Amino acid sequence: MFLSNLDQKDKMVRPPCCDKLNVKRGIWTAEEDAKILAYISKHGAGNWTAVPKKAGLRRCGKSCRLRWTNYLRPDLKHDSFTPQEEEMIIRLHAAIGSRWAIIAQQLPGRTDNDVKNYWNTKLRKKLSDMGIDPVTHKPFSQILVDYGNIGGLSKCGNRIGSLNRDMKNAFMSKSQHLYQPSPPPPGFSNINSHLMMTTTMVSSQAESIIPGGLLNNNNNTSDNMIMNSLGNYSTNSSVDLLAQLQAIKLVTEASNCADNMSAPFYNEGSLLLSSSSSSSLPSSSSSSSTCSTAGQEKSPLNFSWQDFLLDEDALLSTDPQEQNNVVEQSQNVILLPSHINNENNNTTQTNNTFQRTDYGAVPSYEFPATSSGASSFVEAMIDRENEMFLEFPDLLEDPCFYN
DNA sequence: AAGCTAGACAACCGCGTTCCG
DNA sequence: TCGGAACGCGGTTGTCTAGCT
Repeated sequence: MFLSNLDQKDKMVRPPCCDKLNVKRGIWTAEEDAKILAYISKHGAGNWTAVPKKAGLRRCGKSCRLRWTNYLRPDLKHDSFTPQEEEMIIRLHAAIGSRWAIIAQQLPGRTDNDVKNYWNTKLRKKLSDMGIDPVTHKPFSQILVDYGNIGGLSKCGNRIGSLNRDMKNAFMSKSQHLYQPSPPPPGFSNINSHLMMTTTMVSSQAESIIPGGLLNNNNNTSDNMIMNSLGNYSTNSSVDLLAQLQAIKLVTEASNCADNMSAPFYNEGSLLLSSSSSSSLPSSSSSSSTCSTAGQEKSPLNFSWQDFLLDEDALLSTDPQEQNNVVEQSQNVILLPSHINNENNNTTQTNNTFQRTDYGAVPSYEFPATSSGASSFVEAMIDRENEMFLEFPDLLEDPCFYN
């Protein structure tokens, strides 16, 4: 008697809690649901390895946890996503990528699995149909321009794969929408051009925040170098945390602005993550005062990718004098230099239903330096993070960052 | 009616992180 | 400090169903 492939795999890779051959798999029955509900209502959630045995289930503990968190939890919504949720997902995805757990935490009653499935089945296609690459959140035509500027595809990593697929879909299905979302595609109502702009704007802004996205749309090789050198920042450094917080702030802020203003938040160029008097991040509770533009608030401590590049290049330098200069410069550089404006950004069509010229004018992100005058970039980052947690103490309680 | 296909969503898997003895 | 267990997350697969041919 041969074991099926599944059973063989089970024996080899299943964790200790699930390595029993008689563990049941597949769709849960109402009876099983009732058992797990009864158990959790009595004992509470937790210690999942013990749950199956105590609840009388022939299931893996991991499977029980998944069933509870994704389906049985009483606080879950089971109705379809609202347009507001949809827009929030798109914005957050543009800002932080496929961090489904974080995105789901911004949507009460939704799980990461819900959001992920909804994205994969609905939103990806919608964006593609609108001529937007759902990974980079940039119009395909813009990406083509970018690739031309970059002069190759090698730096684009795995995004190119989805680009190929999604761009193909877009071309095949609704090529007429490419970059010209008028009339709106099916399924998108009057928020479409707003959304389309939103997704590209947030994307471009977020890429200023989170190095590691598709290279920005400029042909500045120095920028390319810095983007490459920082490409892994988003994985495990404090930049990641800070950047995500800022990105979420940005998106939340954008939502507030969009809700409160008749004009979209990207009105007149760029939305800034600007510093109000003492804080580097706008308070989401005071959206009207924080939806500022470059012309309204200008920090004296601006910097750009180029500024940062100088630092990084010099840090790599073997010249001690140059390195000293870098240390001096870095005292004011915390993060996230602005998008470099580039005339290439302005090469986009001028007859679009929405004006792309402001896209090229985007992102002059400005972040103030820390007050502590840290002597290195890393120290500055840590100081900045500490300051931010002082400003937003509730973040320390947020399980999505410290779970 | 049968077969095929695509969409929706539930569930699983592998891996990294955290917890705890 | 270390190692194993537990947990959490993102990617992927499996299953069901509706619509079409």
